[in-house]
Amino acid sequence: MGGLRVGYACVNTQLPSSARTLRLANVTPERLRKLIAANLEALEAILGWNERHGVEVFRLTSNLIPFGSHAANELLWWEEFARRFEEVGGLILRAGMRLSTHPGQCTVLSSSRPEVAAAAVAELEYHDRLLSALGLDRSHKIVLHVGSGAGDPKTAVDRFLSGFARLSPGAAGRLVLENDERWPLAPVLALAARVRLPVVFDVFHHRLAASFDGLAVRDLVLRAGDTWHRRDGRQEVHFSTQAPGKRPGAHAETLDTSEFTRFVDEVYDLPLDCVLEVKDKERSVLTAHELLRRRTCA
DNA sequence: GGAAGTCAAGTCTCG
DNA sequence: CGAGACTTGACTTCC
Repeated sequence: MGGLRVGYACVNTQLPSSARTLRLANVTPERLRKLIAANLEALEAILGWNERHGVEVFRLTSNLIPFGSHAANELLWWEEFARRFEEVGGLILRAGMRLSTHPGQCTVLSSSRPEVAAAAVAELEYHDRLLSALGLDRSHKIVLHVGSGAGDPKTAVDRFLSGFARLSPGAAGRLVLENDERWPLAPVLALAARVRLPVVFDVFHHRLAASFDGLAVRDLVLRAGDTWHRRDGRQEVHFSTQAPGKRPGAHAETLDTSEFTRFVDEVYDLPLDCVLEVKDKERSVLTAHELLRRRTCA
């Protein structure tokens, strides 16, 4: 069955944060335990809201486990909280939700600095452990940018490949690459083909750094779609628009319904999981749902 | 209580 | 050369 599913990233503006953390200087096992428990509680509430509102696509915050890939966190949190993870994961599976994560800008697998690449490997392993603790299979993805060195693509690709080779099968099996302003879709597809990774097409980043001149958005989505296989689950795409008056690349406050309608007109029949990257989060998802509902009726 | 400053990490752009 | 920006602010200090 085709059809577009729309979701959002990390934060529900009406509910408590699932990304509470503390300062490195203040880390103790007890404080970490308290925050992990609180973050899982908050995540469960957000997922409950999503379930009640028919939102099936969601991005987990990287900060669910404070210092999840840092030596300062010595907890075996995936064991200590195994029951809670199972409960929350059960909700996700019951509701047919699709989760992904998106490590931050400090996760640079292609860095020329060995310690940075090593930290990136650790971060990706943490994300895999998190999704696995929830009982989610490899269709629940970790979405990563290629990283540094777009000016010198050849060596950057080599560094990326050697970083990728250091990942566990679990983390490698979840990895997905996303085009951005430095790495347009064409070079990302070329790199992804070498390691057989799926590719997330980000419409906004594509507008800022276009490749494949002349191809319609639908064609680009289809090209990215060729990289997704059955075991990877539904193809993920990202949608956002330029914040008016802000620097190029700044994400808009809310969904631009006319641009989104144009996007939907091109891809509504494809089986896509679309993450909206807008500041008002779940509210724009409801707007998108309404828009899609009317479209179906019309 | 509220405002301002600071926080694990990288990299690039702009002023 | 420092600040700001990036998928997501949240914590701590100071008044």
